[in-house]
Amino acid sequence: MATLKEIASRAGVSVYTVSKVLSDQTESARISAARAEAVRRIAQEMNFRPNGVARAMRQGRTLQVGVLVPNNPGNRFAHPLAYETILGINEGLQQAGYLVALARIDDVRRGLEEQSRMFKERVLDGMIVLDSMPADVEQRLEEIIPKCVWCDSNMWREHGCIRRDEEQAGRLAGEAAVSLGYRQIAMVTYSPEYRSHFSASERLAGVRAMVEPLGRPLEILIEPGVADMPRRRQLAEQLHPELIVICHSIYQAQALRSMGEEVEKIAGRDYGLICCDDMHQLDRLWPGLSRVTFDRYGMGLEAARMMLKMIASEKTACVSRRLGGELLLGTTTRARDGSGTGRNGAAAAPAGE
Amino acid sequence: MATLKEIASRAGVSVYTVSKVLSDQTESARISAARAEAVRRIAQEMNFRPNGVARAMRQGRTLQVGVLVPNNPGNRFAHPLAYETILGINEGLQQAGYLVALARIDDVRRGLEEQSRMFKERVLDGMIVLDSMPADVEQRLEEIIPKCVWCDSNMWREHGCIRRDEEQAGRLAGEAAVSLGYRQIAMVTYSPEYRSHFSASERLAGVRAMVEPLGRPLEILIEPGVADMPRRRQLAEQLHPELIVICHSIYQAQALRSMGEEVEKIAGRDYGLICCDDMHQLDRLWPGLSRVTFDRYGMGLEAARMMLKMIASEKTACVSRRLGGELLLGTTTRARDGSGTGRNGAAAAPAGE
DNA sequence: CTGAAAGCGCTTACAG
DNA sequence: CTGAAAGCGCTTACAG
Repeated sequence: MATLKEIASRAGVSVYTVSKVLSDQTESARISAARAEAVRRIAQEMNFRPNGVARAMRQGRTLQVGVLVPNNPGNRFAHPLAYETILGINEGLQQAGYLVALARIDDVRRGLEEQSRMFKERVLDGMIVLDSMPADVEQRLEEIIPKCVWCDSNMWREHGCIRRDEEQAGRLAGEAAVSLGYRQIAMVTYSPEYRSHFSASERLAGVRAMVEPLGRPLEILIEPGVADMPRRRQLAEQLHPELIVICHSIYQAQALRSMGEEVEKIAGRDYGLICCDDMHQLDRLWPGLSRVTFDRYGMGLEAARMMLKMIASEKTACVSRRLGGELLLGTTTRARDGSGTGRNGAAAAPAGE
Repeated sequence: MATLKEIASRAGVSVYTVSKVLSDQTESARISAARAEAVRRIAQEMNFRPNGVARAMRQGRTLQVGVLVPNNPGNRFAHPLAYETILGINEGLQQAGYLVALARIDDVRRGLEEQSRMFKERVLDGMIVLDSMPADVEQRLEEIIPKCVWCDSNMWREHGCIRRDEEQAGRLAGEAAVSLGYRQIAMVTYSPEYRSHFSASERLAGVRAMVEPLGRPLEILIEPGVADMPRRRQLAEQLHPELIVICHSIYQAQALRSMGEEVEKIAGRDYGLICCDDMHQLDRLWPGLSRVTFDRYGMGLEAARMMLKMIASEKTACVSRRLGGELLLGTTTRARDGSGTGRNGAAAAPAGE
């Protein structure tokens, strides 16, 4: 636990000199090369590592940014998609010298302050909020934390927000369903009371916009609960080759695939399946899934950049952004007779940025 | 940005009094209730939140713990299993008032210090290392960080380590494969040069221990690369109803499932599939997968507790732990004729702690 | 019961 | 070229 003071006394110089040398300001402080070298050697010998806390205190900034993820009480569910974003955020911040501190909070059962020291004390330069929080929590956050970036959140305004273009995702999936020539189109999503995240309504709206103007009805299917065997089976029995199911999320796509398998139905052969969302490594785990791609890691990286600009007070650089994806047709969809569309014929251009 | 000093001057008391009141030490400091109340009111009005950095500096502890996860250079892969553990760690530490700071490091291309401020400065009370690091990195970490807990890591010694009993996982899967009566048993794992994580050799050893003493050969299959279509197809073609494939990880189980589907084979009906590993929410996404369960969130929670004890210097309480799982038979395996085992007949007792 | 003051380990304006 | 000293915002031993 060496300190500048100890190094200074060993080297026979002042604390000032040590500080300047170790922070590479020898020229501006015009410290002789010989002295600088001696100081560096001693610091090295003493295995010196600066006390980040003292530095933060002096400089009035912590070089720490929080990442807030939501949690349902007592739920151990680890949302793998959130993790992709977190890693992107981490990459962008870590290389800029920032530490990323994680916090996971319950809905509103308890005050923020009781849940994490992040809210009780001042320890952050800013916070990236992932996913949506109840409106009153969002407001409280802005009072407590100096700079907030809203990532994949319901919060949307001119500055400081970044999200996927979810309506585009819905449109791309809906358009593909139509142009592949399926006679019947359904969508699996959450029941209305669980559609609080903006992606639920936007993806649905995007799908509707492509399907309904053509006079095709869109049937809405709700994912049955894990233990609701009768409804799971019933849903699986409905699947047939002229039906394409558009899944809101990859969770629902995976769940539907499993339900289908239980009655020996395979996506692509026995029904069409396309997903509005994407997950990294799907190219390894389920390469055949037709889907609208999205790079969540990249979104995290962008959120980190936005945070850094916000900390640097470059407000104009923090204009909110909406990120696009593109259609990827795999083996879970097939062109139907008379669709006039080849296997990958419905591929659309990536959305603009 | 109120400070104790400002509150003190407004309240007409000393900084000492404010500090004692706001840290709930009014009795020991014998501060009158009226004064205490006045101070609290003013602090509230000024929206006071203590400066965590100043507090940390004064107390000589940061109340921050790092979590280190490995990364392959340039790889965006978000390891969902690691995230489960991270959330468990976070739960245990957050409620004890600690902040969890994430760091992700490359192999050894660059020094630790260049990769995260966590290593360059002193900002942590301890670190939980997730997964395995190269041996020289592990050694360096112990020099740099005051207290380390090794979670799911190759590092194994009497104190400060926590991991799954991977050999037990292999044994449970192997035992099930045998007792279900499959005539042929294979295992999908990584090629030998990628078996550096201890789970690779331990799961394999566990499977072998149950299969080979019975005179049953264990065929080793290597997961083909994502783009290696011929080998993927070849592997899929080999699948048949008398063969059970034991998958090392859920990634390989998912990949195999997809390969099988491409040739219209369904696990359970057209081949047996059992996995040595588990993932949260598989009950929703793939409830039918036969597997050896494991609660990674719980492992993270335990790692957090171990860290807290280590910080409190309760060394005896930090004895290393090996956590068990149990067999769960779903629909991807079926009892073969003459196995003498019912559908769920091979269920084993949970392993000890 | 309460307060003035030291000190945690840095950085930097100021003075030689 | 270099150093003594102030100060960031807390906590707490010491003195009334």
